[in-house]
Amino acid sequence: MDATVTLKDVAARAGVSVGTASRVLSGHSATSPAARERVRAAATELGYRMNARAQALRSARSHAVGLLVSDVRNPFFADIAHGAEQTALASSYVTLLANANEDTAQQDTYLDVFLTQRVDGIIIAPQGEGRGDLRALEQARVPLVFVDRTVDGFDVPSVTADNAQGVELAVAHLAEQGHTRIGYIGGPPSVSTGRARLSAFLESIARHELDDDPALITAGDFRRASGGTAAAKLLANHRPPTALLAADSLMAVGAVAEVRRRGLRIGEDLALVAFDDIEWFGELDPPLTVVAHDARALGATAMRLLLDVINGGTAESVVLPMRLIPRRSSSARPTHTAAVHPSV
Amino acid sequence: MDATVTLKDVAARAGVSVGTASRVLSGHSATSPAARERVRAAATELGYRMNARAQALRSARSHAVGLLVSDVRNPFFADIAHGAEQTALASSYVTLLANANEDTAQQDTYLDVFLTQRVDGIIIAPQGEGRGDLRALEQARVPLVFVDRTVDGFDVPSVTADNAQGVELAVAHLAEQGHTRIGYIGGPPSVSTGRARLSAFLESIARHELDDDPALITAGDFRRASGGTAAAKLLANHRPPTALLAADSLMAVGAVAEVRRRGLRIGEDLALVAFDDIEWFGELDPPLTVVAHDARALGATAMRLLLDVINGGTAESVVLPMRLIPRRSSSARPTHTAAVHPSV
DNA sequence: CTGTTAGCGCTTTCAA
DNA sequence: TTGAAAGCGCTAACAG
Repeated sequence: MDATVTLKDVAARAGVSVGTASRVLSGHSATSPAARERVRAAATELGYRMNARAQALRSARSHAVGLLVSDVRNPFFADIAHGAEQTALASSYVTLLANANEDTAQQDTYLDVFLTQRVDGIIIAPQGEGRGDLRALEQARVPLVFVDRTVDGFDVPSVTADNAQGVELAVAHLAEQGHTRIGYIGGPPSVSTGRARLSAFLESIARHELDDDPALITAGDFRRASGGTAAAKLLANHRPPTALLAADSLMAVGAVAEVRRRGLRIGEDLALVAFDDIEWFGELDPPLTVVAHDARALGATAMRLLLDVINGGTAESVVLPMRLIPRRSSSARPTHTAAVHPSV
Repeated sequence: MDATVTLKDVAARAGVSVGTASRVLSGHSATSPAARERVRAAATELGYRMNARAQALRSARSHAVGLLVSDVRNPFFADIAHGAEQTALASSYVTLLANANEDTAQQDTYLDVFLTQRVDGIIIAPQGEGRGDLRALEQARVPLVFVDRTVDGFDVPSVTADNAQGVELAVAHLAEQGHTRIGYIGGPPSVSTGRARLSAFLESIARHELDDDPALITAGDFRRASGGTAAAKLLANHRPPTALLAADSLMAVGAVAEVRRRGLRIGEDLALVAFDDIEWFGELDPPLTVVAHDARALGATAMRLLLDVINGGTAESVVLPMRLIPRRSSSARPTHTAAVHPSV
């Protein structure tokens, strides 16, 4: 019952050597049924619990993986974490969850922690240019997988969403309803998803022959406040957009608040589509149309890749599809809008 | 640059013994300036990174703590986790974050993992009756702190919110506006906060001499769907409540959806107050009045207590105050309501 | 102030 | 199939 029961105690109680006890408990080598039974019994009676640290030290396998997300409080990353964690647990791996807080310095701090803790592998939603400790990881040859985001110049397996497809779905949806001036609220260029979605947007706009007025393009930082600022800027235009596309859920929330503050009704005066589906987006009034990826699947898949790499396999990058979930926020028609704020 | 640089390598390069190298790098004992400089130099040149597992094995101190929350995807717990994690990091402790998923079996699984990993201490938002591995923890004498919730019969320091005060604030607020029939959407009796809030509600109702009709009391499970079910039940009453009090944010969201589904307008036909402030509650339409606790402070305080206990101190339980944040959802007056659905 | 020497709890040869 | 023994990388006496 005491927590400090050691393998030696178990061996003594079972009347075998520590070697045998180890072999029985790890089940790797052959052991006699008699020994097996007595060791097992002794272990239970004593309430033996293996010391994972000693085992890791000796066997150079910690059975722990690090997961570094950009922001735990962002529901999208919480879902990724959940998916990854459950997958790891199923293979009896422990997940060390860390939060970079959208801050490159903290990202480096935690990568350092991971390395010091000698985790068996790392999953990261990276940010920045990939200087600093990200390079150290590569040199340390720790199994690494990128999730949601990537960093140029790193040959690392990744699990990402099909951003181009997602943007195209959104733009096509809006174009179908007659919108030609779509205001874009993008992410920071320092993050791969920010870049990918922007260039996809430009392509989609061209493909559908919509207005490519540069004044319709803004960029935020994937936080709520920046969505408000961007929306304000877009709506202040002398020819404001009739629809908004936000590259991230939190910025979409900020934009919704700003639009409302200006007395405009989303879904009626202005159409809005957001990236990332969040459980409660359907509860907003009006419910938000989104381009959704399955965050949990992103996390689970990333963990699966990582475990593959850890076990000596090779992992191929995976791109998961996105899908459009049309809800009321995008039901506004451009004509409608024009009538409401003719030239604001 | 290689990840497998060992202390021995550093010592060799610096021309000192491993003992001295260890002393310099851990900074615990006195060392000569000369040795210090050369060891430090050697460590940097070699890219030495301490092996935390070996250190933990030898010194019986892992510098890792376990944090077990009931549901990572609940923003409330995400905030707690964030607060705890940042506090731990400041004292250079690593946080192992685990997710019980509101499931007692998974709670036990992770407690087991924590014990096996030999963490220095554990923070948990517990559930259930405290059988199973929770008892094992006590016997293992691992420093333990409860956060948000407690379990009867455990003499463990805790950081909780002042539930009684919170409920009283909410009830007083609604009573002030003339409401006498408040429908209560409570949590599960298996969780301490569920029990505490319910009994506080009954007391507040009595204190303000409001209607104590038992049909006004319902219970959910702290998940969204149950809030909808509970609201449906309350509104189906032949004398429906004119105000709703939800003991948890997710259930509140469910209730909002259900109320809206029935064609009633929150803030006009029906007042609503919810527990737990969530960043986006202000963005719902109408914005939700809440009884808020500072989740981040809960987490940070819990971690502070835990670190105290780990360092041999004694920790006193802390009860943090709640505060009412009045917003539009609670502006409905009872007369108003009666007019809208006279006897539904 | 520093080198030497035992281990921490476990796995893994190597013989028997 | 098993015991004995040698470490994994580090810290903590103990002498000097």
